[in-house]
Amino acid sequence: MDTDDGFEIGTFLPYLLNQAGEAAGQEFQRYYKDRYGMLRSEWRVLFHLGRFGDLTARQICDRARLHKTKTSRAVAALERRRFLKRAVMAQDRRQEQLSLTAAGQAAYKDLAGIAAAFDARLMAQFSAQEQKTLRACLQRLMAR
Amino acid sequence: MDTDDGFEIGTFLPYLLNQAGEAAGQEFQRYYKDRYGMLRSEWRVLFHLGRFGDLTARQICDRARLHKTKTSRAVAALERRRFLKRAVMAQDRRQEQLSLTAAGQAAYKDLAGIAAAFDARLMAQFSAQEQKTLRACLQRLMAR
DNA sequence: TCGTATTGGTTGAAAATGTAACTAACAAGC
DNA sequence: GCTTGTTAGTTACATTTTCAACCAATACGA
Repeated sequence: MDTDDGFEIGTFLPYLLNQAGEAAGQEFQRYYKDRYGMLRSEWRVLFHLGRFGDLTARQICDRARLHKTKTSRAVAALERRRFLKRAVMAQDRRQEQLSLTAAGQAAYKDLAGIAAAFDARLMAQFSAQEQKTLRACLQRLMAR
Repeated sequence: MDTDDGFEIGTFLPYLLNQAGEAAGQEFQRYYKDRYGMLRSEWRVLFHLGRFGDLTARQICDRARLHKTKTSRAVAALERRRFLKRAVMAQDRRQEQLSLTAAGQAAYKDLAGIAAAFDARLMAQFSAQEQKTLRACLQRLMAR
């Protein structure tokens, strides 16, 4: 049929981004889900804490671009599994300093290694120039 | 803190893809959601039918990479809002030919126009070379 | 210092999603 | 014909997500 009105779905950027992201995400999810029974939001919280050290929930929301209810529930789940602990902050008792336990650190190290390998494998299909451009474009799109 | 173990979250491809996709998707969702109360899966079904003409649910699943339950529900919703109609196919009565009503066509035309403009606006921030590379990379990632 | 607004975070209910089980129609083998 | 397997699509139920309301601590202003 092809009602050609100049709109091509196969090149519509939000569609491409979602499909590509879903494909990559789905594949990687195998690791944190099967090994640790984590949700994506939990994995995100875990690796932000692992990578950047102790943070408050609010800081994680901002950095990981995660909604506060999602963060709250992810933190609760990780706490239940003894991957992190909370400490109320003296200077402002609304906030809590979140930090990984030894088990949390171990899970982070494990998953971060897998993630690095996975990333390398994904990127291997592109030339150095393509990789650079791809990352730069995606980062610019995120920044909006 | 920066426990530098070679894993850099800011460049992890699945993360970048998801964030960029979410940002772009969120922004565009305004149109189909606010104007027509559609979900993303409904918008996808609508535009596949608008762009490629009549299809069966299965064909939409394959082309739009949508799970069959999501498709089933999206079709039901679009039917309730009188955007599409079904016709059982004579040669195989399990299948139904889905086609847009006049109202469905109108919604598609409206949204397709907005989508094209949105896409152009998103892409305008990149050079021609970057655009080509970005699309090519995303398409290759989708193909996995 | 009292009232009001703001912020960090949690919770409950409603909406959406994923999974698996299901029905109905067809197809193939006997 | 009858049995078995497969495919198109729906439905029920559990899990997640979203949205709005909420609580408690702090900040601000009169």
